Amino acid sequence: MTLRAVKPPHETRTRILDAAEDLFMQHGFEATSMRMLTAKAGVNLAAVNYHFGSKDALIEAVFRRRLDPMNAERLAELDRLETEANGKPLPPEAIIRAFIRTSLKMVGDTRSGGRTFVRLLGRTYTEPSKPIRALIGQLYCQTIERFKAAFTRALPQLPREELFWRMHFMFGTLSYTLAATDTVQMIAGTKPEDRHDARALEERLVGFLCAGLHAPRAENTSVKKAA
Amino acid sequence: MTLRAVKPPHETRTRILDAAEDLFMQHGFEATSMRMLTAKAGVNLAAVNYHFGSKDALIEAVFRRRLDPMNAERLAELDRLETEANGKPLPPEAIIRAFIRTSLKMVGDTRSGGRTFVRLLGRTYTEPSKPIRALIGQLYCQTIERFKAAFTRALPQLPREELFWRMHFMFGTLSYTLAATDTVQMIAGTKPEDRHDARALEERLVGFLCAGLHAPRAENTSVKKAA
DNA sequence: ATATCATTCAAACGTTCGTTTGAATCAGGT
DNA sequence: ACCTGATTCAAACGAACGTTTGAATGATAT
Repeated sequence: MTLRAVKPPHETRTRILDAAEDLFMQHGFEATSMRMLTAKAGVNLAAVNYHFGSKDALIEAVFRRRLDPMNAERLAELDRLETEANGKPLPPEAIIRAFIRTSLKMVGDTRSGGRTFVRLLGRTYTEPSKPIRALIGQLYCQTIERFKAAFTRALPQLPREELFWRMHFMFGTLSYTLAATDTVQMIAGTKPEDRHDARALEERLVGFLCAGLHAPRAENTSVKKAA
Repeated sequence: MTLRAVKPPHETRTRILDAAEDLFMQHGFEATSMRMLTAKAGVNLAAVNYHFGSKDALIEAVFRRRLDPMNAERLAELDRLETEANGKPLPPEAIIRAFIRTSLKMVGDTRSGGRTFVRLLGRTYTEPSKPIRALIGQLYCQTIERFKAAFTRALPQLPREELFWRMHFMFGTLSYTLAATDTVQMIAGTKPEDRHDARALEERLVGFLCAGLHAPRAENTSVKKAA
């Protein structure tokens, strides 16, 4: 009777999460209704409330599914680098790469939806909804603290306040780049296939971020001649 | 009978625009209902449709009210610099300042809502809704083209593709900084009063952006020792 | 004073939202 | 074969949404 073949144990949950990820990215949380969501997933309208409890709980599940492994990967990479360095501070570039590589790897993942997710994630950093911002903050704060510590050790001569601002700027650049919409593409004039090339994007980003992080201090921000 | 004193000609329109600006910033477009909006503005529920036609038209009016003068100011400043320079290309730092100063001036404007608006604007760059992105793109595209041209003239030796990416990164940093939420503040650990100081923020931003724009090219992005 | 026009108002419109319900269907253990 | 617990289903729930309506009110000009 049913259209589906043999049904794996968590088929329905997964189909809902995949559909939600895509629709949230395309239209946002509020503009995505349960009806279009369940229609796209090919499940009954009541399935979301049965499996997740509510729409809000579904939103949280969408982020946890990807973000928990992403954060674990970042922290593992940082651990690896630090044990390798044997107590010495890491080069700032290595810290930057440890953070952004996880995101950029997913930019290239068009098959299993990773690319969709990082675009959603990039947008959510500036999401107005209080509970959603709180969720993101909570999911990230441990990771941020670890990277803050690593940068502080790597750049002891940079005043903490200046460092925090520059970390803030770096997150902004990354988040905006991940969120990048078609509009932005048009403005920037980049070719579409370019954005799929995670390796090239990493080099562009690392170059920009490293230079920004190492910018000369304050008052006399003189204009250097371009390379 | 009415609570208000003598009523200036466009009082109601202005009250609606002010309330909309604030609520759109706090909760987003979809999550802001006509009922809470008109309640905050102290006007009748039907007033929005009477004065603006629809909720979507109101959104457009909110952006036009601030963005048109902002763009005009930016272009005027660029014109001024270019006539002053007498045909010579401008220093990139001056171009950057011409663009961001208009935004940052409004960050300090807590009284007449400019600060509220730039936060709203920062968020809207990554807004999922297609019509809203189209509106922003349309309102901005002339300005962007002029600044693209200025940067291209200022940095002729930088490949256009690389320049566009770096402009993209710079917009990201600015937009994220403007949108900055309490969550971000918490993460960055900056003191609240700091964000009101437009002058200090401009120096921080310009330092970061200039360095990023002048980053050494590609393949060998070696780690320089911090200043 | 009266006619005119713009604006405000309370009430209602039809639609869509997230969620709930209770019966139908399915798989696995005994 | 039958019971059991998990899952799916069609249908309905009340609430909130953006918008419309037509009468009441305000100010202005004749």
